[in-house]
Amino acid sequence: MSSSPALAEVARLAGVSVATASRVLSGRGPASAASRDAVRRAAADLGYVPHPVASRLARGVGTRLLFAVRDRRADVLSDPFVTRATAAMAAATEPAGLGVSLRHLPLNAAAELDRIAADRSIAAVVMAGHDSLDGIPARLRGRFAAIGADGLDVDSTGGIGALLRHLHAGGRRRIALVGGPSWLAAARAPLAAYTALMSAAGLPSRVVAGDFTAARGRAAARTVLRRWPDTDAIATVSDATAVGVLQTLTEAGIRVPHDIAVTGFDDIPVAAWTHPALSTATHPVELIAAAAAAAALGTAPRIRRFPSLPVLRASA
Amino acid sequence: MSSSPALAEVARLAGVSVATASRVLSGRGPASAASRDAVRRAAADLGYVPHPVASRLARGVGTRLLFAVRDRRADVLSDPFVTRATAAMAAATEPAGLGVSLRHLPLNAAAELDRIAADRSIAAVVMAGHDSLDGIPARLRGRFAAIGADGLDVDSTGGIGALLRHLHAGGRRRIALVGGPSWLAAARAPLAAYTALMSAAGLPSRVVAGDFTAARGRAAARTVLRRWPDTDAIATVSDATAVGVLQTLTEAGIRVPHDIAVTGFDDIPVAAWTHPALSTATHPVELIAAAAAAAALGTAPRIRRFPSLPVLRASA
DNA sequence: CTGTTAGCGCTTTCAA
DNA sequence: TTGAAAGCGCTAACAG
Repeated sequence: MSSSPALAEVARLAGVSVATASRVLSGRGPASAASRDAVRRAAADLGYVPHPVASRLARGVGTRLLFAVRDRRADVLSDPFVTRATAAMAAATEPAGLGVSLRHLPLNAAAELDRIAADRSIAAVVMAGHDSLDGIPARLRGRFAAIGADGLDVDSTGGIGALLRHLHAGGRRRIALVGGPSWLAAARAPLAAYTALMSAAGLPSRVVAGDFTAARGRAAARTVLRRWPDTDAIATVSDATAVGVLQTLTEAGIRVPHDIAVTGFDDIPVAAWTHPALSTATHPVELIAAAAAAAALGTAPRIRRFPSLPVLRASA
Repeated sequence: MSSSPALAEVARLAGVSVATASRVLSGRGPASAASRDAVRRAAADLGYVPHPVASRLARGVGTRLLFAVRDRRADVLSDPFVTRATAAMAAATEPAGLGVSLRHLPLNAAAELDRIAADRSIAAVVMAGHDSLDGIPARLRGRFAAIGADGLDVDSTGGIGALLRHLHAGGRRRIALVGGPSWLAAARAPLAAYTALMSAAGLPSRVVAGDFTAARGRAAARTVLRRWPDTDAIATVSDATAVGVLQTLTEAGIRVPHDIAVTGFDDIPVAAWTHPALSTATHPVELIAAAAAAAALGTAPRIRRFPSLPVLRASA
């Protein structure tokens, strides 16, 4: 009484076998219009709610989507991008009866990837911070997607390019870049865009490595000021990094954007609230996450590239 | 070959029945030291990885934890508190083979709660924004927890109290409060703390309703300035709201904290980056979320109260 | 303490 | 197009 009716009850009421009921309700396999109707009606009358767990066990496909974030630090799991993406996937996969699991992976995690591939409760894996897709276990083939690689990414070249051109148009000529971590292949694209644009404009390249954190941004800003004191703009590939840069500059009595312009990347909520408000590039993180989940689960085309559009506020 | 061995293989290699192997590996039920060893060894030799889905189907317990957020607006799912809590639960439940699903519930959602209770893939439900726990379907009994009610909450009375006392000690005497939404029972505690403290100090109460968003904070600040122009402090129950207040005050040329002090609540990352940096109360959101998940899943005591400690920065 | 026997609820050959 | 039957991998009485 208290638990909802099983497929068998629906089949009985509809006067068909469970096999037929299953075909109708799951939509795979043939079914006559007559039995289709009967089953649908019976299911509705009984208030039938399917049991995704039983279904997925029978099909051998796992009940959760794993979001595996590769990073040097374990606390990357509280990074705003990660939490937003996790929540977006948890909302996107909810209707399918799936859940999302979140896990940190160190830079070298071949063994853990093997364990993941062996875990039959995992339907698919979405990865972030991964680059060489060669190390992926064969058993994961066809059921993973990698954000920032694998054709599923933001047009960072375009976004950084637009920001740099904006700085140039504003008269900035000594533009430094705080890039991404060197171990991350996805960090190469913005860097390449920067060096290409700088050399095309006949300007010097001034690059410091970052890691998407505010702390690293503060350190990077100090490095820039020390090595190239005449810098008049600092571009970054992360809003958190840009916030760190802003803090260091402000503490040093440097006016932003008057003395040095600063740009971020991602447009996280905080970007609108810094002082001065951050000029950055906006990315549809929720859409990207949902697309990654769909791609990993095989319910959507794998290749998608998302726009990176500049949003100009006060800092540049 | 490619898929990992099942329990039957382990049992065979260990020379016991699957039942015994199950008892040993799942830890429920008796087992002699001898068979314990044999099974453990066999499992290790074979590289056995348990199949949580099969296990949970057999036990009839569902494979995902649903985080149901009640709010007037559907985009509450991208609220920083929600995304942080979701990610924390997704990380906390990962080792158990569970996933997290995220879902928005409108204020009046009795029917949806019934559907949720009927969904056998849902192991347990963690709710936020719910207050009257009376409307909870009986089938959910014993497998849900409510953040902000149900004894699982932050000591908001203590946190708000500490901030108000700090304002008072700093000489503020005309303190306004931007509270929580009136439909939320959990918003009553901070409000009660405020009115109690104000009347005890012989000060007037100045309350405006908020809703945890920055937009509402901006509007609330305008209301305060209009109704009580001599206000010298604005306390809030949300950092986002406080940011909105800060924006309005700054735009109006009012100096913070010189003319009006401002306090937030929650200590989200942005609190440290506003201008001036926000004095607020810090809450262990990740711990709270993990505790809620554990409570809902029945793996921990239900009643827990978390500290709300003031963190004083520049805004008050 | 252990093995046997039924399932959990759904899917999927295979014959008809 | 349909039904019977055999699982998916594990758990839980129930005897012994």
